[in-house]
Amino acid sequence: MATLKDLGEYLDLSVTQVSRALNGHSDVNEKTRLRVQQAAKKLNYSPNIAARNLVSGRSGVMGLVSRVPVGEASDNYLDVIVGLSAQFAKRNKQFIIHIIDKNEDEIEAYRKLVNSGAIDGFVIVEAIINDPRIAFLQEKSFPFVVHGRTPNENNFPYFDIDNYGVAYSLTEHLIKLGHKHIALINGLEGSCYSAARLKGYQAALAAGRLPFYPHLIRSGGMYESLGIVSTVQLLTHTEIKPTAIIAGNILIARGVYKALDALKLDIPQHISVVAHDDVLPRFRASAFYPALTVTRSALESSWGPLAEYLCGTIEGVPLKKLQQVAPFEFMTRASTAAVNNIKI
Amino acid sequence: MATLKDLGEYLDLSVTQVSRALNGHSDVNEKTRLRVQQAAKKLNYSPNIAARNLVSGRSGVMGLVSRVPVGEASDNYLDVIVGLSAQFAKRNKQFIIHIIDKNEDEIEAYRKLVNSGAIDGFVIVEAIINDPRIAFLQEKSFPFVVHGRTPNENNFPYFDIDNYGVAYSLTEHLIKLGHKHIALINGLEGSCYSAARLKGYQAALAAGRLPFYPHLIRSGGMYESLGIVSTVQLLTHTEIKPTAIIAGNILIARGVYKALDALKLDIPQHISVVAHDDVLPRFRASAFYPALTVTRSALESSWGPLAEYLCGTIEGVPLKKLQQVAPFEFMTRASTAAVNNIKI
DNA sequence: TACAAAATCCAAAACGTTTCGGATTTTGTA
DNA sequence: TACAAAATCCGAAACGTTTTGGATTTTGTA
Repeated sequence: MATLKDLGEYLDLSVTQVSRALNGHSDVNEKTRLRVQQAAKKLNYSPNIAARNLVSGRSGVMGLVSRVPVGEASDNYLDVIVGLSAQFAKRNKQFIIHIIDKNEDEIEAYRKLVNSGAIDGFVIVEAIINDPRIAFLQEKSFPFVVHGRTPNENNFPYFDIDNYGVAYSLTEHLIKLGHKHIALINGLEGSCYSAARLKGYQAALAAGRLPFYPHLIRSGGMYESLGIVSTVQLLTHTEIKPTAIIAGNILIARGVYKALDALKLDIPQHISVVAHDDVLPRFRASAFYPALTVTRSALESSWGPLAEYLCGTIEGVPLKKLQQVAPFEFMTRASTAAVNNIKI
Repeated sequence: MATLKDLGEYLDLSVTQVSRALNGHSDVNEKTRLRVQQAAKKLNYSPNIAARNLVSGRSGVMGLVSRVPVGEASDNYLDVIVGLSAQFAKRNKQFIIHIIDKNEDEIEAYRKLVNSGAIDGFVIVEAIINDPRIAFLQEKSFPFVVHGRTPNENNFPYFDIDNYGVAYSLTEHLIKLGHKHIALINGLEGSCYSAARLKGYQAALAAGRLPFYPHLIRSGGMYESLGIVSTVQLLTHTEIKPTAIIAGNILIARGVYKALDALKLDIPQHISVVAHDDVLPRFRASAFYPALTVTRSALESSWGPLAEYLCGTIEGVPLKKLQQVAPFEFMTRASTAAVNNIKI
């Protein structure tokens, strides 16, 4: 493996100049730079990462800490890993996942990794309210980026979608169709995005001068099973039955469809259904009949910004450039209709 | 972050001795070693990995190269990643996955990674006959370990299960029950394990003095869909209909069960079914009715040896200690019966 | 006690890169 | 041409570790 020294000897240049030429510094003659670049290619030079890391004091490794994903939770976990991995690779960073045991303390795992110096920064997914991971890393002033954001001040890099807007739009859409009992099958209680969606939902209700029924809110892991269970529960409630259901994602929506089918209720004649579509490759909204009305925002498009922002943080890019709330589209399709008064 | 130099000054020792004390060299007084270790803990010392890598000439990173997993293929891919990641973490190695694009050349990706010096060794999964990855890495004499092994000479580290034996046992079991038309729904053609299983199947047929019907062999990605399609095809063949089916794994078996149900054929009254069970956490053999007769060998138990063997290769452990063919269990359950003569 | 052997220690070099501070050369201007 | 400014270059230090080759101290034996 050729080194800078080899190149220097070959070109009769100092190691310094070779290094600076390759790294695009300004104080090197363009002709020289060209010669160096050609020589580098010819001698198949590739910088020694360990040496570079040693002087930079960084490791070039980005990490994601998570527990072993089990059951339904693992369904889209792979997409996260693959997506982030590809994006970091593009930026010449390594990306590792650190799996922690069931009964291992999460913060302790972060502490170890931070102390080891093996990792330059973390990606935090599934942020929760008052997230201890964020608190810990902020206290250590260690670089990280968050997928999502908190209801509090967010003085850290993040990429998020407009969850408030998503819920507001879906609710508003249903209200305009005359629905007064609108159920929300939300994500895990305590998660930031669920909180944001609940707020959006409540705001739309308030704007439509509709009362808020806590009973119409369901929460849990965003999987098919939650959709099934919640739908059945909502529709067996004796007093307030929803005439419309907002599903937190496509998996939940699938559960809702299955349950409604089992309950012999038609969409949208008996019940309207809407959802948010993360455009998960393996769970397509197009598979729904009747076609599902959704807000749409591809989860896949978050990996690029997340990687970018984390690298940016480490390189000292100002915070304002490392925060983004991505928009969403509204796709009106066939799963919603004006409310009717069929007793169900 | 404390360095060796800090420790040396604190203890009034040379950097050399501190290093040797911590690394367990013999020429350091036990009392000194103790002092050093205590000081290291007290000053929260943790070795700088970049510096260590620089002098060792290694990166401490193990890699897995793969294409973006799509569709059914992604189902157990996560288990591979998580399993290997955890095992390497246990050995203080980093583990990264390198995702390559649809139209990117695989060997070229390996070449780049090898040249970059960013990676110490590779894990190769899904080995195929005359695998170009193995050929490339062997030619470069670059460390790697293979999940599986080839039909040729295997002068490299590997961990495999006894695929020949699996197929032989399953086939023999069915032959003993009087079956003469035994179908094999195998993995991808060209893959090493499929080839081994085919050989085991044929050997058992030969031992039972039964003819080999190529029509009874099906191949493909080992997913439910293959099981469904193959079963229907096998049973709509006009001449030779199998009275028993060997499914390559649990997913295929699930497809077989579904297809047989759809075809209104009973297990084992009309058809016997056996399978190999990799003990995938999300696809349990216990979910089958009637209970499925299987050979069993947990895929999960391969990640440890694979990580161990790859680390061993790099450290120069002799090859004999880096090769293993794991055994399997035979579990006779309710999905097999003596052949009968019901015309189907 | 004397001397060899064993035990314990250390200074310096090496890994390959980046960067600091300054040196040298070229260019521009009067 | 003379001199300042700009452009281009370089030596040396630094990052933190391991290892080499030898120095020093302690122990064992006669």
